[in-house]
Amino acid sequence: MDEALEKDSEETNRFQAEIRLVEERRAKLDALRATGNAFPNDFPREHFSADLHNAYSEHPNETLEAEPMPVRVAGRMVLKRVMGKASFATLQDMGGRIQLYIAKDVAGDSAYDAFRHYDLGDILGAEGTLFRTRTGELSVRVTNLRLLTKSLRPLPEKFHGLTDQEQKYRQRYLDLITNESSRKVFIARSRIIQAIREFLVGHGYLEVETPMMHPIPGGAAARPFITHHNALDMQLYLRIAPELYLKRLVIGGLEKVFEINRSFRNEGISTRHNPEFTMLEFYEAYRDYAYLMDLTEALLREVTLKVLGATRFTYQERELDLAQSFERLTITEAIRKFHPEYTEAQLDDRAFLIDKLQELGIPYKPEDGVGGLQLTLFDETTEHLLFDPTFIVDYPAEVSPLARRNDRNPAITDRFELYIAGREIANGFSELNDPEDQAARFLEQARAKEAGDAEAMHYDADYIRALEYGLPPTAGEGIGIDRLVMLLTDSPSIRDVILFPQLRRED
RNA sequence: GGGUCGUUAGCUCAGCUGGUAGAGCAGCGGACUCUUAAUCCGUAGGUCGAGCGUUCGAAUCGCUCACGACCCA
Repeated sequence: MDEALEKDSEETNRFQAEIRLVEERRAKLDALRATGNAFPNDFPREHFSADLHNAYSEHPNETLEAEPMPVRVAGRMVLKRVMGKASFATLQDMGGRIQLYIAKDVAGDSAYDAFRHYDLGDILGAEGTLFRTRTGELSVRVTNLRLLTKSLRPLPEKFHGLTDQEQKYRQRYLDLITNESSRKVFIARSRIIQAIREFLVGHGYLEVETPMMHPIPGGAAARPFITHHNALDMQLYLRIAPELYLKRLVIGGLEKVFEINRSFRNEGISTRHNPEFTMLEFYEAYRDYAYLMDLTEALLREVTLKVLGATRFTYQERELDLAQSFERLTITEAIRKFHPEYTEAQLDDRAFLIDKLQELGIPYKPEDGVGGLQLTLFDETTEHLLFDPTFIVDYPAEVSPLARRNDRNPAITDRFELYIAGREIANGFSELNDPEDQAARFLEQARAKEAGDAEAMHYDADYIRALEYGLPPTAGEGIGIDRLVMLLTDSPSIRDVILFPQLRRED
């Protein structure tokens, strides 16, 4: 037996176990096919459950019965309580759930008998009038009930829902059907992105789309995915950042632009990293990094307020409040805040830093200067402790090849990173617009790449040519949307905020 | 890449120091005209992630592998 055949037969075996349950439902579908169109599409839904609950929350049953309100609802049947001559079912639609009351003497004998054989998971359309049950639950007294889509596979357990993490990720639709908390996370994600758009558009920014397939990967230090275009017979890279294209647009006179979309990095997968992730980048001419820090605080406050209704929230049982202004510390100030045993002089001493890193067993690049070593020490000892929002400023030029040098100290750049809950959320800087300095820094990167640094940047001659036309003084920033969503939805893993996270293939 | 934990019915989970596999939900049959995870009676459902080993005997012990979760790099 060849390998493919063997795999197919294993596949078949795997499904055979389920066939017993599926075949009962398939028989019902066959019966439907025999009597007419089993997959009708002629039931326009007129009411969402959430709208009905909102509109009639104050109406007692007497009012509802006095002036019958006809409704048409549709959704997936997630609960079913059958009795002899009157039953209840719960339909779930995008906004929530609504109860149906199906009484034999109202719906009719044949509709009632058909309903008895509907399965959990079936998609139903119901017509009827609103009323309130004895326990006060708003319900639809069904006059007409139709099966719109037969569900052939049994749903996860109705009470516990789907809990197996792997299955939640691989079959996200089941997670969304059965777990309201999961549904809420992705609704919040959509609202967060919407609120960011509204903020930036409100501030006069133009939303743009730049290529995701790059002939030269640039704008970040990361390993790219490589692909190939057949007609052009050309190697292309999935973008690791949109930065260099967005700055080309500022050169072109689009002075305030932003893009929210995917970037791709061919690196490890963890609770904080997915190979494809969503980033916001925005650029504004005639502004600097200090302006960006203020803007970032305003943006995060407004988005959080819009989505959560407050600036205060908890992340993994610790309270955060974005209303207060964010602390701003240099790298060494931040290290000393959490490790007061180090003196300022020690942290400026290359030999001391190397000793410390070795003592702590932290890998470092021996060719790094003081700035690079400080940053390595910071990453390993301090970053994860920055729970309250904190801007870290004064990044060394050697690790910031696209950022403008500081006027007083050319070894550092006008750059910041924002940390919240121990994670990097944003990275922004005054842009390097000196084409000769940029060319020199690309050369340095290219040399590092040659020396074996897989994350070092390429020399991008096309970008240098663009810079030579003149990039106005500009400030630019990237915000990791997935990490922001994690923060605002109290999610511990990036996989909980990405609908279909990357997983190993299923064999 | 390293460590820890997990994988048992469609789903949620029991199964102790090795002795022929169990519950609830879902399903199927029956009763029931205001239920809320409806209830009650009956019934069917398994290559215990895969492979190798130890043993008279393995879901259980050992090794390898696959997949996942968490922590670390």
